[in-house]
Amino acid sequence: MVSIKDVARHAGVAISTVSKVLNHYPNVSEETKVKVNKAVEELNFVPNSVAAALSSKQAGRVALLVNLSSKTQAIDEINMQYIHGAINKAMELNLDVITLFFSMFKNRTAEEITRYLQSQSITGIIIYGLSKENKVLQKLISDQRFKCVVIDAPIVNENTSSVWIDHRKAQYDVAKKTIIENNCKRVLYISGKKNGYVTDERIKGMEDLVRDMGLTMLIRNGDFSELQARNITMRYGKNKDVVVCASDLMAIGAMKALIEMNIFRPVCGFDGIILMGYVGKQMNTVHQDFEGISAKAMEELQKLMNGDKGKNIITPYTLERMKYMDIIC
Amino acid sequence: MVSIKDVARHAGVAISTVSKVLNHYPNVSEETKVKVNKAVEELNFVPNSVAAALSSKQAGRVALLVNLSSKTQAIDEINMQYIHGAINKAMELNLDVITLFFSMFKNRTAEEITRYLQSQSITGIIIYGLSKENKVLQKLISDQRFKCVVIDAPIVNENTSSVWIDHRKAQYDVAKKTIIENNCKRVLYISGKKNGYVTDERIKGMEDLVRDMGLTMLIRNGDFSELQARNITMRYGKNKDVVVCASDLMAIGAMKALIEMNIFRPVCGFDGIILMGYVGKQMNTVHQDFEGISAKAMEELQKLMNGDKGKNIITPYTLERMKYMDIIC
DNA sequence: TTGTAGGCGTTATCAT
DNA sequence: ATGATAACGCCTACAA
Repeated sequence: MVSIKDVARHAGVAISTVSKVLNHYPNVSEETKVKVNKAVEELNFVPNSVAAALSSKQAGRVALLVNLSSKTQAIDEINMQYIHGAINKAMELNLDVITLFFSMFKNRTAEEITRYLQSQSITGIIIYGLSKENKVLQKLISDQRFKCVVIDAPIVNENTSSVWIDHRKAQYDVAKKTIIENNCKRVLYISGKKNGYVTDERIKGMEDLVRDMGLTMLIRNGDFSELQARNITMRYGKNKDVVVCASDLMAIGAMKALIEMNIFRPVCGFDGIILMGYVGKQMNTVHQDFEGISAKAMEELQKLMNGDKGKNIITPYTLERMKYMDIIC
Repeated sequence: MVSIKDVARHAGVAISTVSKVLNHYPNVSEETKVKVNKAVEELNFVPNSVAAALSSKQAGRVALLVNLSSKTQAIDEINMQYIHGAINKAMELNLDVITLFFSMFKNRTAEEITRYLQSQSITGIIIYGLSKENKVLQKLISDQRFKCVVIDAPIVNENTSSVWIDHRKAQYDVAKKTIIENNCKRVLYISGKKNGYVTDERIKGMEDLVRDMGLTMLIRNGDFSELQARNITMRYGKNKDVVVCASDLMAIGAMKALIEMNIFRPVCGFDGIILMGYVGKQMNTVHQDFEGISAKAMEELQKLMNGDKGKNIITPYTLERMKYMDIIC
């Protein structure tokens, strides 16, 4: 394997000079820059990132913490896009990434996780799917031993940024659109996981809408479960004009129930997953660019690792109408 | 961060002694083992894997090469399970893992990829979704610079193992079951991607079956595309008794077509993805344990990295009948 | 059985 | 502007 030493020799300069050129340090003459770069080219030198990580504490490797809930493989689509977006961006930014799952840290304390991450020379982490109940990861964040970006949770401190869409407004918008299109008054709202950060925001959005439009609303907790949404719809759907769901999966459950009950009610979902296409009906939903969000998070993490302060970042969303033929390709 | 040096000091021994204990070297007295382990406990020492990787070439980091085809997000489920299975097992085996996507290496030569992997101190790779056309990765494998495990491709050499189910037999079995249950004679077989390793095996399985049962068969290339399967079914389905598909996704396309044509034909798929449940019909399919396969691959990779020779590994499969209520949970 | 010392490929701090 | 040289944390002959 060709190392920086070989490059130095080949270019006729010192190792440290090569390093300076590679890392764009100031105080290097144009002439030696050219020499070094030429040597790099000729030898096909690629710096060893492991050595770099060991040597400099600030090089910084990144860990992705993904919450894979085994029950709903359907949303693997979302996690996959998160991972893909993050890793691609990381490669672009020259950051090393390892992917980890929540399940690996079951029954571990924040300290144990911290030590593990440190043993991997991790300095920055991105957390996907954090729930309010996960005290361990919350502690990890508040300890601030790592630079941290959290997706879909309102946690910001000196070393922590949050990235998410405006769920309150998005829920408001998609429900409003559906309700106006179908001229509804009585809303059945099937919310997400209890005490979820996102769940609460979306409920607020619905409350805003109910107030603004003078609607009535029944809220039931669907726990992001298709089955629960189905049962709730079976039970309450008949006397409502519209079923608004906090996720596409639940929207599918609701729609299946309505079909079985043989009544029509407009349904809207949230997330814009491809799976929606397979239910065979049209539905309004909020489309999130998961890859883009994740890439954005990686950019933000790099900024944090370069000394920026944590901040709250809101990304855009769009309303979509998905149907079978949009998907098939 | 507590290092091996601290442990050595705390235990009153030399650094190298600690290292020997940690790596289970022979010729260490029981007494010092206890001393060292006690120190490790008390200091909560976790060895730094980055330093270990840099120091010893044989520690070995692993790269996962995942083929994410943007068209069929539906099968993210499969890739996610692959990744999850591999990373979990790697953690268990104390191997470091990085995840990479085919797309990152577009327009790169095998040499460039090799250099990149070496720059990451990668010594072993697992490849998911390799196609016959991917000459670059094939060269990477045949160069044998890395220990390598390939999923679903028949490539074995000194440093390369392959892991897959017996696709030929699986295709035979699932089709036979469906055909017997429905007493069919004329088969429409919608195959997968042309020149795919797996595709060819499955076609052989169908040919075996046709011979054994005295059937007639029309084979059409569906390219793993739901839309193509749909079109093929529209065109040829009417005059056949059964539609056998080389993937669940295509089975869904075929079934949607049949529903639209308002005729009934039994359909069977392949893979056992959860998505099957959403189509609202029952279907026979081959269930693969993707997590298990991937974990197996990681184990095999470790063996290769420890000096074993490459070999061909066949993993089990099961036949399943999936329907809506099986999935919803 | 235990300890010493050199090396893995970089980065960073000094001199020069 | 450039070059020695000491870390970084660990592994591993080799010496004791």
